[in-house]
Amino acid sequence: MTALPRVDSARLMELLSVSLAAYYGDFTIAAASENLTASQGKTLNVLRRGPASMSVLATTLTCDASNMTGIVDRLEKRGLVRRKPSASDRRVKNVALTAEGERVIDVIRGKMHHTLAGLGRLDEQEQDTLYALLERVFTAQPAAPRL
Amino acid sequence: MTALPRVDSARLMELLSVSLAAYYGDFTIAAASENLTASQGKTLNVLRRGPASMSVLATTLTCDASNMTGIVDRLEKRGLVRRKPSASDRRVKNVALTAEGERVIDVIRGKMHHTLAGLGRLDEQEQDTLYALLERVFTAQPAAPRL
DNA sequence: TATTGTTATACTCTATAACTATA
DNA sequence: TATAGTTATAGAGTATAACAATA
Repeated sequence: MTALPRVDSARLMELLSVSLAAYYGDFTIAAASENLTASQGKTLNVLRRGPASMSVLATTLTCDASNMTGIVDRLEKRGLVRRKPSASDRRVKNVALTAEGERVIDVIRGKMHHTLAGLGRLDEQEQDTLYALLERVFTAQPAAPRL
Repeated sequence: MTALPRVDSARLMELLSVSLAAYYGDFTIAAASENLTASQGKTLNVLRRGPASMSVLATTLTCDASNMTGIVDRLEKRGLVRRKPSASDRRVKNVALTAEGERVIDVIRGKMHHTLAGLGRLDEQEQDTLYALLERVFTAQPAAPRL
C-alpha cells in the first residue's frame, strides 16, 4: 500500500464528526420515510440485536431512563415492540421487537443509500480493515488481530 | 500483515451504528457538562469550521430550517454565536462563533475522553489508514463542500 | 416564481424530581 | 438501602404550514 499522508488527531476527530453526521443524517431520513423519529428508529436498531431492558436501552441511547417510557409507549402502540416482564427480576421489563418491528428496521437499514453506496466504494479487504479499526477505537474488547 | 476475518456489509453497518452511538454518547455527555444540549453542541461544532447560513446549518444537522431559529436564538442569547447579515444576499444571515463559543466547543472536544482514548489505541499509520477509508466512504466524490 | 428566514402550532424528546414496586 | 420503571413537569427539539422580504 502506498504511503498515506500524515494526519493529526484533531483532523481525524473532525473527519469522524463529519462521517458520523453523514451516517446520522442518512439514518434519520430513512427513519422519517417510515414515519419514525430518530430516537424511535435508534431504539428499534438497538433491539435488532436482541431484547433489552428499559434501563439498558436508556444507557445505550445516552438518555435518562424516564425518556424510554414514552418512546417505548409509542413504539408499542404501533405494534413495533412489546414489553415482557422479566422472569428473574419482577422490576425489570424486557423490550423486544415484534415481527413488524423487525421488518420496519430492516427496511430503514436498506434505505440508507448514502452510507451503503459509500461502503460500496471499498473493496473487501478495505472493508475488513475499516471494521478492525473501528472495533479497536470504539469497542472496549477488540476481537480482531492488530494490523 | 495478518489476514483479517472477512466481514459482510451488514456487520460493517452494524459496527458503524455502534461506533456512532459511542461517539454521540461521548459528545452528548461532554456538551451537557457545558450546559448545552446535543443539538446546540452540534451547531457549535459545525460552526467551528467557519460561518454558515441558517439553511446550511439546517441541512448539515439534518433538520428543518425552522428549527435552527430557536437553536441559534438560544446560542446567541448565551453569547456563543452571532448572526450577521450577508452582504451579497440580504435574505441570508450568516452565523459565526464568538470567541466564547469557540472556547466552549474546544472544551467540549477536549472532554470526549472515550473517543480520544479510542483513537489513542491506533498508531500513526493506522490513524492515517482510518482517515483515508472514512474519507472514501463518507466524502462525496469531487470536492465535497468543506463545511 | 423561487428562496431565506421567521412565526405559529402540535407533537416528541429530554432531564429532573418524586413515586411504586421489587430486590 | 438500592434499583427498575413510571409519572409529572418544564424546557428544548422537530416537522408542517403560512408568512414577509428578497432574489
